[in-house]
Amino acid sequence: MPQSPDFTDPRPGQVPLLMAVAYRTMTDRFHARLADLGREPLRPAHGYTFRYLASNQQATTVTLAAHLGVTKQAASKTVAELEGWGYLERRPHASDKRAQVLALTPRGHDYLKLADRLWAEVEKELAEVIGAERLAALDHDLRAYITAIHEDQAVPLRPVW
Amino acid sequence: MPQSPDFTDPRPGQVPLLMAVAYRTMTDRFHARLADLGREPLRPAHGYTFRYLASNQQATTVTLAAHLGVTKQAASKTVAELEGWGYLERRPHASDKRAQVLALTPRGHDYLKLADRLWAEVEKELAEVIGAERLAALDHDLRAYITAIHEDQAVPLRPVW
DNA sequence: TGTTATGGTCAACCTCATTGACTACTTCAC
DNA sequence: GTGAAGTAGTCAATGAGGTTGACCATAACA
Repeated sequence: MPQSPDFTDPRPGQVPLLMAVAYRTMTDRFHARLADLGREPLRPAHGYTFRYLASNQQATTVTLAAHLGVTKQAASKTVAELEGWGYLERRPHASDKRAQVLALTPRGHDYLKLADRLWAEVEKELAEVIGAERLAALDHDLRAYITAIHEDQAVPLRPVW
Repeated sequence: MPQSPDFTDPRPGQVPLLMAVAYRTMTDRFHARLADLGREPLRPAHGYTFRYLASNQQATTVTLAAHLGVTKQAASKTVAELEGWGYLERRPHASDKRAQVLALTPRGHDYLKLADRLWAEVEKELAEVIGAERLAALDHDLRAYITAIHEDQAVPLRPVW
């Protein structure tokens, strides 16, 4: 049974740790909800793939790899996996015979809608603890920090561990 | 080059993603500082190990494993690695001939002090963007959420990906 | 029209975790 | 006491999820 970090420690520099723990807590809540519904345990990387494909009609394995911040080989494995599970399909590219356009299947779109709902529920739990105003402030502050540090640049999507 | 998630998306449920990206951003800043100082690229798990040993004079591999939320085999590898780098040492346990008490070396204590300083610097960058008041609110809110969800229970230390 | 760049795949490997089996020692019930 | 069950730690095999490198087919360009 894992023990807790010392949350009464007044040392500065605790916020990064708190953020990691809070994020892990939220993903656990999300996956618990998925499991309650009897769904496969798809991970955040899958969700980001779905979201990218939904908002990008011309997605290919290479552009997905860039979006996820992994190599095209790694992205290719993810694509093959999700295709095998029926969440996405590959279509021939209109003008480039090498390329394949990636598209969500109806099942993929359904999953995305479900995921949106579940994440919103998890966020709501947070709002119930800290209040809606503080949640809005949190949303605003995190965006401000991320854009301030990265400016116009690309943002890595995955935590480093 | 990874692309950014759409930070203008008003959909609810974005806070978990923002948290993941913010945490990743902060760890990147931390590691950049470490690299500037020419230090080995120790990962968060190493830092949590140091912190645990510093606050726990009777730590063993098994209790460390519980703290980190991994198997004892995984903890054992981490211990061997950190011992090889001279950050910690194993001492015989006073009353249990099977067990080894883990303790930081002076080099380990030095690293911990350095890490504290660097994390505080990273946190300060966040404070410079959102202000000291908002940082304090963030600290407070994250703690409130974590303790509300986990109550007295153990908290998993690592993000799931 | 040849040279260079790009989309995608295959294969080998690395890191960091896992499960399972095992030894040595400890603890507990009787 | 002593035998049974539990615990600290290690070794070995395996798996998930990434990497690098080599390669083919097609595109883009000088």
